[in-house]
Amino acid sequence: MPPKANPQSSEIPTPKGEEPGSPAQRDRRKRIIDATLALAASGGYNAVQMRAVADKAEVALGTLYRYFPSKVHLLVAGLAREFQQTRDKLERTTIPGDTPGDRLVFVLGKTTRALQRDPHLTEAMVRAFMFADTTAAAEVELVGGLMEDMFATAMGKKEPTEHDRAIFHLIADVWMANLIAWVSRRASASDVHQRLELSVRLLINGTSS
Amino acid sequence: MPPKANPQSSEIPTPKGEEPGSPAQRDRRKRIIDATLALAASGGYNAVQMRAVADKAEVALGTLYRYFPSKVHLLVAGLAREFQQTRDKLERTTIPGDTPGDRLVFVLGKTTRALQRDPHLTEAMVRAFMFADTTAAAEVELVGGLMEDMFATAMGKKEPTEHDRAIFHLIADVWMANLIAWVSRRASASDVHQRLELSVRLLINGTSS
DNA sequence: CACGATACTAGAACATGTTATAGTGCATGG
DNA sequence: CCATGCACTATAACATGTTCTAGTATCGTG
Repeated sequence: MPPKANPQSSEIPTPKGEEPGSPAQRDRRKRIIDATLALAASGGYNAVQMRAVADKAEVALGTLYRYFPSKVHLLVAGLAREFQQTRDKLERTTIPGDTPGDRLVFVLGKTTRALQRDPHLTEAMVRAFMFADTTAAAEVELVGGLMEDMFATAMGKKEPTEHDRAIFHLIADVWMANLIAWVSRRASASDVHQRLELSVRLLINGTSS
Repeated sequence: MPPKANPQSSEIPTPKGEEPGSPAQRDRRKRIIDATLALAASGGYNAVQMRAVADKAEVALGTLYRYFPSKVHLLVAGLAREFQQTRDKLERTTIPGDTPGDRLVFVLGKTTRALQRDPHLTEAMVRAFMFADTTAAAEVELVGGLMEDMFATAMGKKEPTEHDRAIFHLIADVWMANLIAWVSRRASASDVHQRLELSVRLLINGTSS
């Protein structure tokens, strides 16, 4: 009796709800992302070299590629893990601010400052995110979903409308574009903050005053 | 008698107003960008291989690197040339639309459709633009300036205020982010169009209806 | 337990961006 | 005219992402 439909063999898809694989595999995956983020934090995108990641994670190069088919996948998965943490923390916090817009600005500001505290790490993750090609589209969308979650949480919208989500998307675009500008030294931290605030004012509050 | 200040030797900076170098050099530079864009159009980012560019432009690899210090510089310079053309054409055209916002939407839509007619070329240029690191910041800013010019022209603002420019910047961010999403098949052409329209409505017109 | 499949390892091999080397031609100032 | 310096050429070398190969280990299943 062949199993009805279980085409998961030899594939390691992105974990959606449940963690896939044996405990040893989950551990390897964790070690790999740990190694990736450690290298990224120390020297940015260029320091994340596949051989170095494999060494530090104590897996063979081939194994690394079995888990993550490219450097970009790896770094975007790292960004996803970071954002998951951020989102989960957010969901357990009370966010200050009088209006939903204020709360969103608060969350954006706080998260941005946290990212800016680790410039190399941020550079590595954000550049990979932006550079991602079609083969990493799923991972990038995952991150997009996390940003949406964060914004929805910030604004206290448990079930955002289609219009809400469209706005979140725009804000995410502006956010990432400004982070890229910041990591390539085309924008200062205060530029980034001001632009985020302006976007939220115009996109959420609908006032330009 | 040393020349007062002419540190241009052995440097080939981005041409600002006037074209630098001998005619032969200007010709080489043109051939290089032509070759780059041709390869990009045929196979996208991956097809723009430095040896292939050098061959097609009939220069030695070392010469290619003397003109453009990296693949990203090369492709961003290509994008700059394309946008220069677009901007110049715009400045000679009458743009339809009842309001500045309408005209901006028109220009964004038209330019986006033009880019989408050459998916590989767009993929190559936009991914390089997003991936650019600090060493290519100047080239990226050049492109940013061209986008500002285009938007200002579209809206008939010959001398935009600081606030105008801030808004242009946000729209450019949204535009580029959506192009990236489009080239990596995370957004359809109509997604892109709708988001651009929404951004302009909210950022320029200040109405969400 | 024994077997077969799948996963892992070590290492080589390959692809392509980038840098370095040696030689050639050409233009420019003396 | 000549010497000097610079740009260009051809080519090799190097760095790192990615793929491939052969052997070994591990895991689930009859």
